[in-house]
Amino acid sequence: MTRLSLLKPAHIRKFQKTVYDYHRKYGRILPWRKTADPYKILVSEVMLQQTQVSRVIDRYQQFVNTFPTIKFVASSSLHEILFVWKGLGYNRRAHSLKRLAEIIVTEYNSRIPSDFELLVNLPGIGKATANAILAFAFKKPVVFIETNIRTVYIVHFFDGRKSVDDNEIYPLVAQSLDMQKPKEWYSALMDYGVFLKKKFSNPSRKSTHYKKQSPFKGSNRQVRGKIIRILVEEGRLTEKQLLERVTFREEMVRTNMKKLKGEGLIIKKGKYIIIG
DNA sequence: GTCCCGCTTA
DNA sequence: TAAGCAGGAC
Repeated sequence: MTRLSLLKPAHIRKFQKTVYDYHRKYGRILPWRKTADPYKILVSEVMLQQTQVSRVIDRYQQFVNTFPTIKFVASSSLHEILFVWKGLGYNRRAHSLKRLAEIIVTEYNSRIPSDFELLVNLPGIGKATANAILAFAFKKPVVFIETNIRTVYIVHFFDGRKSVDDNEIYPLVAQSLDMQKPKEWYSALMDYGVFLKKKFSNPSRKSTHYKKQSPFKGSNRQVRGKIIRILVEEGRLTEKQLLERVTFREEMVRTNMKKLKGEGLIIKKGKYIIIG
C-alpha cells in the first residue's frame, strides 16, 4: 500500500507541467480532436476500444463521412455499417453502435446524453468510454482511467512497485486533474502515456488490471471474423456456400455461426445467411 | 474470470 | 514471432 494518496500542490503543478510540456511539443493531431460534435467523438471512442490510434484514423474519417449524423447510423443496415467497419475488428462494436444509435434517436431526440448513467447503460459503452465522452465531448472534469492514463501514473507515482491497483491511481487522477481544461488535460495525458509506453516497454504490466490476451490463430475470434468478412463482401450466401468459403473445421464454423446468430450479427433469410 | 478482432511494430 | 491496443459484455 502506498501513502501517496495526498499530493502537495507544488507536486501537482510540476506533474501537470511535465504532461503539458510534452503535449505542446509532441501532441498528436487527431481528426476527432478537431470536432465538437458529440456523435463523432462517441464514434471515435468506440473505435478506439482496444484498437490503436493509427488504425482508427482512416476508418473514423470514412465512417463520419458515410454516416454524418447519428440518424444515418440508426437508419442504415448492419451490413452497411460493417462494410465501413471492415478490418477494425471486434465486430460486436459495430452492432452495439447501431443499437445505441437507434436508442438515442428514439429516446433522446437524436442527442448524445451528457450524463454518465445514461451513457454507461448504452450498448458498447462502459465506464471508460462514458467518461471519455463526458471529458472530450462535453468538457466535464470527470475522473477515469484507461491504458495510457494508467501508464502515466504508474511511471510517475509508483516507481519500484511491482503491482498497482486502479483504486490507488484514481485519487491521484482526481487530484491532478485540470478542472478548467479537462479535454486538453486528458488529451495531453494520453499522448504522454503513449510516449512513456515506448520508453519503458509497457509499464501497465505492473497493473493488477493487466492481462495477456489469448492467441488469435485458430481461435473462435478468427473464425467469427472470417464469417463476417465474407458475408460483408458477398452480401448473402447459403449455409453450404459459407461452409465452403470459411476454411476451418466444419464443426467449428457451425458453432460460431450459431453464436453469431444468437448475438444478432447474422440472420437466416430464406435459404440465405446474411448480415443481421 | 473468459471471450471478443485484426493490424502494426519490434 | 509476439506484444499490445483511448475496453465491454457476460
